[in-house]
Amino acid sequence: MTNVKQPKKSASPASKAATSKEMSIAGLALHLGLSEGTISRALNNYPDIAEKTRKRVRDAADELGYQPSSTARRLARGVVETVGFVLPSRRDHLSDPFLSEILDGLAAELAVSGWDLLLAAVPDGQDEVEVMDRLRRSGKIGAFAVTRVKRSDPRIDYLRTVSVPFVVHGRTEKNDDYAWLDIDNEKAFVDAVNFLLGLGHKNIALLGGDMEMNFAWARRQGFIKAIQATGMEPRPEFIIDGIRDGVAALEAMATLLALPQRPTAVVCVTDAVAIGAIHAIHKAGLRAGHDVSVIGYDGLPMGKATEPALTTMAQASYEAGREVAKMLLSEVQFHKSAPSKSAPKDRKIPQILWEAKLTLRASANPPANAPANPSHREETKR
Amino acid sequence: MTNVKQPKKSASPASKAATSKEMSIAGLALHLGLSEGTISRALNNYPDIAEKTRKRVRDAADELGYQPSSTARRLARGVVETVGFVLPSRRDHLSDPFLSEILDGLAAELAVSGWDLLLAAVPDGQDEVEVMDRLRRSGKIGAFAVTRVKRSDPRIDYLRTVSVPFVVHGRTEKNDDYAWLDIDNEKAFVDAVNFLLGLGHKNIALLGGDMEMNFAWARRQGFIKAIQATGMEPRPEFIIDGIRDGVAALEAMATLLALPQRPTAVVCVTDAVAIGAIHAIHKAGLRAGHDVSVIGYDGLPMGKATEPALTTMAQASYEAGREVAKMLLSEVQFHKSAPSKSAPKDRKIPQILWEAKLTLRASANPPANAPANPSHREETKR
DNA sequence: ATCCATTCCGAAAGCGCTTTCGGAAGCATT
DNA sequence: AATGCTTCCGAAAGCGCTTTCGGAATGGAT
Repeated sequence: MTNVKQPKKSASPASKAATSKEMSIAGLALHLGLSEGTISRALNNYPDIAEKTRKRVRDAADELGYQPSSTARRLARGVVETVGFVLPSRRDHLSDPFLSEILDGLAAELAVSGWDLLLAAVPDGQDEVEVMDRLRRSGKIGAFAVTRVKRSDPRIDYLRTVSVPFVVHGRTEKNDDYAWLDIDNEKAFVDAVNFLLGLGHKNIALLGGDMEMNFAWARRQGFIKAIQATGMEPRPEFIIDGIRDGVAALEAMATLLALPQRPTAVVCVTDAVAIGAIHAIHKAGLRAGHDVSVIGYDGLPMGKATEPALTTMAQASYEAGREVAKMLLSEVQFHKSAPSKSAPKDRKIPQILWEAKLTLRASANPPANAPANPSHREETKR
Repeated sequence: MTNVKQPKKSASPASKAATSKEMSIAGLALHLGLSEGTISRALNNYPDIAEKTRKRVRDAADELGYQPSSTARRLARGVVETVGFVLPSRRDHLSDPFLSEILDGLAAELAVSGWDLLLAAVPDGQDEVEVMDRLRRSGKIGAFAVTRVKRSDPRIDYLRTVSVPFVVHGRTEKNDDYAWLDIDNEKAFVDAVNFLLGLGHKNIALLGGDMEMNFAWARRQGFIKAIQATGMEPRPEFIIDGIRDGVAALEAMATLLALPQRPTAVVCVTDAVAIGAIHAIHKAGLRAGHDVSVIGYDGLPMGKATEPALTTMAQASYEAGREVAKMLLSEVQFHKSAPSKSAPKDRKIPQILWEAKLTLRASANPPANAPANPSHREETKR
């Protein structure tokens, strides 16, 4: 007698009608007159299975629509084909188009390997790290992806202590002994400013982002560096930090325009901010790209639909997402072979630095003739 | 001797350093001198566990940081606390801010119950339904959420055949015998048009969306209905369909403006389209909200940062996501008690219809040469 | 002191798959 | 024909948790 278990009748409430007709490895084994172990090894390409048997199993498997239960597999194997991503706790962050692009790329690339992306939000009263910890211990995920990293980021501190593969898009200010893919934010803003300088601009302002964020910080550094390279110092009133969205940008830009000497160009931490700036310029009765040049960062498709179309430092977020996915997969591979801290030596940690590309459109041009402010316009105040 | 298994030494390669120090139910049992079964029942509030034992177990559990493995639980129990969401296969869809809001709300509400959101992309060569099927059979998910539904949608046809709890945001044109939450799109556009008519507009155009999408179709229906209610017929040249983003909107709006008699107002299928329209109007040297009024749909925050600020039909996408999550949870509950088709009778399928709210901002006003008095211009509060 | 109810917990059988181990055939070598 | 290898597969022990079942202990009633 062979050891083939009958697919269990639904005696326990757990196996209800829904699952009872699903083909399991036991069913397949029964069907083929083979043992479950053989089926499993055949399907997982073990070398000790005769080629003809393997084929027989495979054929039967996809004829009967057999799909191994990832749950059972995980339990037996210890890994799940799922990468976890915990959403920034600040609500509204997901509508950050940049984040969407990354996630999109991530999910797409993971999908080709049969992996999935698990999104977890942070409920009130918890922080990101707690959620990550729950996820990790629940066994739902096999790796983490993280993005939007702060200059000093507790999530990464956490990940470095536990033993889970992870890769981050962006990086912390120091301690970057982990796998990351980042854009050279500093260089991007150096390039942006240099471009503007080359156009003849002398009064360049910055609409900077949240300075806790490393990308925003780096872009600001680039801005300052490029100005200083000309032998000048950036003018403090030309730098406004902490702008996170279009609405804030509207206000900040208005402030800039109300300055006794207003800037002839402004570089913005993101496209969303840049678009807000453009609207503010219109609102002030000026023309963006003429009276004030605007440069954004991100390369969002939306930038093509503004008037004037937005000149921007484009980063390939979607592709970055895909690349991160690939890195993730290879990290997982590595972790599997190197149990924990055993072989931390001879291996270069994968770290990739991409560059943003200056994308010329209509919103940045040489300064108009009159750099001085055509005396006071009050309508910027409200 | 008690039946407490020793937490297994990492003999098999599956349990590597990473997991070996994790507290399992076996460890807890050992620690407390109780059986695994007792621990489990205590933690899951079985009535046959003494209150003091329960407390003892609970305390030990969270002192030792015990977190049941969701994988093992799923295997034993037959459900996973994860809802699946397959991303629209068209790339770029995730950057649809509406989608992001929904997902954000979904994830947030699920999180409070310890559930997570599994995002799956559709790899080339597969379609949505195939991916859903893989997900379902892999046992990774316990329910589905779907959105952006078409007038006739194969995903929903699929879900109606298999026995997995699901709820959809939006609905198909017919066969709506499933749980859904939708916004009354038709009414929203009736309202929008009526508002414009009340302002004195006679020449109102529509920038419509993808007519395969039910929401776009319904909005168009509302538009037409409202015009017809005045005894007139909508002018064909005033209706442009198939606009999916700001870029397309730019062009379409330009076409509208080039008409011998151009519209004095345009209602747009989404805010993104509306914003494109505003830019097109500027580009043509006209003033949005003056020469041409614009109304959008969505109520995106971004609409506050445009010039002029966007009048729009606001739908509470984030809240909708949360509501869908709640419905999902209760669907799961129901499915658990009613194995499959057994009790399809006495139960009203949860179906919720919300309304979009007209949000007044600056982009819609009486037509330039008309005397009608501008109504109140404050934003509606929710 | 005896008997019946309760109360509370341990034992054990899964859930569906993976992986190690050993052994039965099959084949070639002496 | 006996021995030694290979090749290929079955057996079985998990992975960590849930849930049914039965029985020991407890308490109350007679």
